[in-house]
Amino acid sequence: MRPAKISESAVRRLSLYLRVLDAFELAGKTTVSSGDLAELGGMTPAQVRKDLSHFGSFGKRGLGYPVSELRERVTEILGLGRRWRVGLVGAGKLGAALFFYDGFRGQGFDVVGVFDNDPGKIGQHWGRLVVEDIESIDRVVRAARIEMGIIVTPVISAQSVADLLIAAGVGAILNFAPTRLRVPPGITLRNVNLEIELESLAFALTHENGA
Amino acid sequence: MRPAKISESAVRRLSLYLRVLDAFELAGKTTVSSGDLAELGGMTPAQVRKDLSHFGSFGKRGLGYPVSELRERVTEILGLGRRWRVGLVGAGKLGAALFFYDGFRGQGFDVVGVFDNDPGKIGQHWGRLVVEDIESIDRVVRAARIEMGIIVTPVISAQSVADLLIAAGVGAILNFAPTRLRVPPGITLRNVNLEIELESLAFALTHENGA
DNA sequence: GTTCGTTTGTGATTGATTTCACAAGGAAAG
DNA sequence: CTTTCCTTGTGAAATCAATCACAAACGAAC
Repeated sequence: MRPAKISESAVRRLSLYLRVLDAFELAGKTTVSSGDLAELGGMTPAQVRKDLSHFGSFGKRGLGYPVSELRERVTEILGLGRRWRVGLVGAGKLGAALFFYDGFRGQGFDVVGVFDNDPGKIGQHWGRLVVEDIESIDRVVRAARIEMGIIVTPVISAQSVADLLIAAGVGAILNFAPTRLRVPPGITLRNVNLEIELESLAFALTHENGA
Repeated sequence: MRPAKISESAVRRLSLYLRVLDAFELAGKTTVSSGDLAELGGMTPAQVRKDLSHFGSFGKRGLGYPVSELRERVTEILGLGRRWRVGLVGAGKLGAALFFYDGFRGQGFDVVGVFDNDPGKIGQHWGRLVVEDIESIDRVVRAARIEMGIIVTPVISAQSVADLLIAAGVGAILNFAPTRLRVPPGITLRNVNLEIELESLAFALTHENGA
């Protein structure tokens, strides 16, 4: 039930299954086969079954998986059976876009702290929150029991912000700054690097056909 | 020189090498070893050498790689020796954040078309551009010879926008809508799904220690 | 010009992930 | 109750990616 080691990509597929299951539940289906899940999720039936089998056996042979129950189980596995408190560092345009995006709240993530080091931004009201000074990260993260950090600062500040968040007890960081952050063992780091994404498109277009 | 098949992850590492090389060039170094690149890029020396060897042999044994020349070669390999014309669909907060982000221009990507279907947004001036109706995608993409699309629309519109872009000749799409797009063979698709990133953090925090 | 220390390039190896293929389980029909 | 038709769960096999380890190449020193 608590498996040895699940690959990063398998975990990401679980998130996809969850969305497909939502769609099936909305459509009123009560059971789905691994083939159904694979079809809409864009992978193979065998992979769906293998992924799910790491966490137990939820399906009935000959019939498939019960939509509602599987959705609950995957939600639980992903750690989405509760709400998460998130701190957002960087109150620029991208920070604002993320803050006001509803999708996070819908999935259980509440941004309960916003930070910047620009005196022009500190003190601004964002929804019910006030933008705090980066200097206050330690205090606010502890007071609000913030568990995850999102870094949307320029490259130059990213590492020091990460250090501050970690010192204050944050255990996981989502980094949008296009730089490699160093974090101690035990801290989970994921990077979203938009430049790399575009560059990978450029590579694909350049090499797809002798062009 | 034109290798058979390069893994997606190897291409992404090339982007990282490019950034590390920039840093070394700025610092005035003329040569770097695979060890140096690995140190700052966060991978192993062997991997650096293997990645680079797919495209030729750029280094000198006993000495390392010439920074400036290697930077040029990697730039060329990634297809960044030219500028790319990009269309941005979705003029919401996230679209605006991406549009006004300087990093893309710096890497050779010019957003030369912005689209939305909200009458309140169509006609707005963004920098030198005017936000166009989604209905005009076909005309504008052809006229401006747009090569890549970035989709930052709600889920509901994402697939139809992708279809429009592809029909107009776009060969690569970067999709931010949290849904799976279907694209024909030959079209390159990359997804950035922020919900999945957060969920993978939640999974990590939930499973890291019996907590 | 020989030796020494360094670093590349790469075949071989190991490791991880995906796919295959099939036995076993279950529902349904007669 | 037996047969038929599906679909799961999972070892085995195949594919793909990362790491190892070492011969070959080069510069520097003397």
